[in-house]
Amino acid sequence: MTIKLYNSLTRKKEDFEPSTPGKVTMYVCGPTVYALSHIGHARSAVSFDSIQRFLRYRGFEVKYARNYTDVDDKIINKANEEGVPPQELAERFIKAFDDDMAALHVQLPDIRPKATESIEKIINVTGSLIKKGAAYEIDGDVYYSVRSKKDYGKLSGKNIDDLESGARVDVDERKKDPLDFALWKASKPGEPFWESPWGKGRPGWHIECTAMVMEWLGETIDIHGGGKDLIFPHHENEIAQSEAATGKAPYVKYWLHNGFVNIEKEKMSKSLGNILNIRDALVDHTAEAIRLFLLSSHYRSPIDYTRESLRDAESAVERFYKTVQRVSEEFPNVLEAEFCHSCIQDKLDEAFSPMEDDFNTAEVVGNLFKEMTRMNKALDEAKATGSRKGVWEELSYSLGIIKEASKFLGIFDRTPEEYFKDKNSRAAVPAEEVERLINERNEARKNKDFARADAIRKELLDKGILLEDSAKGTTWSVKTQ
RNA sequence: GGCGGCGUACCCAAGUGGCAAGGGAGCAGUCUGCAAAACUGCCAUCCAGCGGUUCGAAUCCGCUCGCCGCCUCCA
Repeated sequence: MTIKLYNSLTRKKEDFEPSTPGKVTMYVCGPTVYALSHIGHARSAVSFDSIQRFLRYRGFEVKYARNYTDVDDKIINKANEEGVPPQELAERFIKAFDDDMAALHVQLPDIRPKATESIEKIINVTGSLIKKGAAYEIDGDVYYSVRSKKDYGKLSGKNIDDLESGARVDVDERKKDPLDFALWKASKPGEPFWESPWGKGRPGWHIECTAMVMEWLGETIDIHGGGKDLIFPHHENEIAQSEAATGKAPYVKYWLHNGFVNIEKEKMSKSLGNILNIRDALVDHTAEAIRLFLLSSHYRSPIDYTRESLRDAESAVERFYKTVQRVSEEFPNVLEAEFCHSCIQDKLDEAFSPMEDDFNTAEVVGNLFKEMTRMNKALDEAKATGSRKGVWEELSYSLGIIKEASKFLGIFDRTPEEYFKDKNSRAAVPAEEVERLINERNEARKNKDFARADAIRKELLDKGILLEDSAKGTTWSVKTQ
């Protein structure tokens, strides 16, 4: 089956045919490292993580790069505020970003270039653009001339004249055209700088991605991803300067852009003060619930982060682990056995086919939940009839499908013990205290003092802890809220 | 103003020409000291509205209404 994907450049769904059959070069815009990463960064990272995982799952040899923008005005400003060197600040937030990504089970890209490590390439590309007449130098700044490229605007569907009538661009009299953008900026005193043919300076924003792509992946690549907001001006400019520099088009064969995460129907923004950092989200929710929430809608759609949506996701994750728990109690050897891959090839193809249609993770998730219902039904049936005939295979097949899907979705890949330990670590009451109260309550139950027993249960429930009695004893868990 | 997108049950969300996936909530049943949890079952003759194309449309086309994003170095 051919993979189809929506290409922002053509605004159409296209068959995916990498320029070298079987091999994929893929670049995704990473964070500017001057603050903690938020849930929007998580969405981009998780979306492209599942995409690159799926391409590998389908047998492509993938070379995947995601950069860190570690030199930028915002970094410099923040560093000055804190009185630390910009590079030190950047390194700190690179570490924080890596930690957040690891927590979300985002695989490490093959290559993680930093802008500051490609300065030489940036200078070379900038120089060649000047030589070709596509860029010009003024007082140590170098600008790209948008009028020099006749198809400027092809990604965002804009044309230069329309943009200028919008007139929201900085008016810099020195520039030939208000839309011309900086490739190289002369450094001001106290700013980090590198020596260049145009004096001491530092790179502009857009040029770094071009340089890193060329340095690590090649002059043209198969897939380039990022948030929707990057379409203009960032990716538009990247195309212009890259194609002008190499004379090769298209610079990127397939452009993929993920949608935004809103918070309670509002755009996340500094001014609204509703930025949700990844690590704050992880205080209340398991990484798996966050990941499921992100993968439960299509990567290009906007999604709304609310308390309810995360609670729903957490309940759904729990449904999976409860089902596995049930299987392990009633048919323990199913979990240990290796499932028969070839027996379920058809089922796998069917369950995963939505991924081939522009990476529709949401539909695959739906298919996995069908498997869970199937397993529970089989278990019920076995219990009711006393016959275990065929049940083992049924369970093994369903679990096999989920296990395979977890390879590219990055969810449902733990044991129930690991999941519940993770979830219960959020308890508001120390575990020893809970255990003590459970014992006290069981004493009361033994003495038929149900009033006392119920009072203890109520007390814990008010603190978000749920007690469940079963034949094997009383267990507790953090209530999903 | 220019460009792009969206509108599917109580909520979230797939489906883009052939009888409307899935999750959450709700209700019922099983279970239980009572519960809770879990599981099972039920839950849109209908896809913002109006026209059109078609044997057949939530899916294609046109118009209307409503919402959102980008055009500010915000993923």
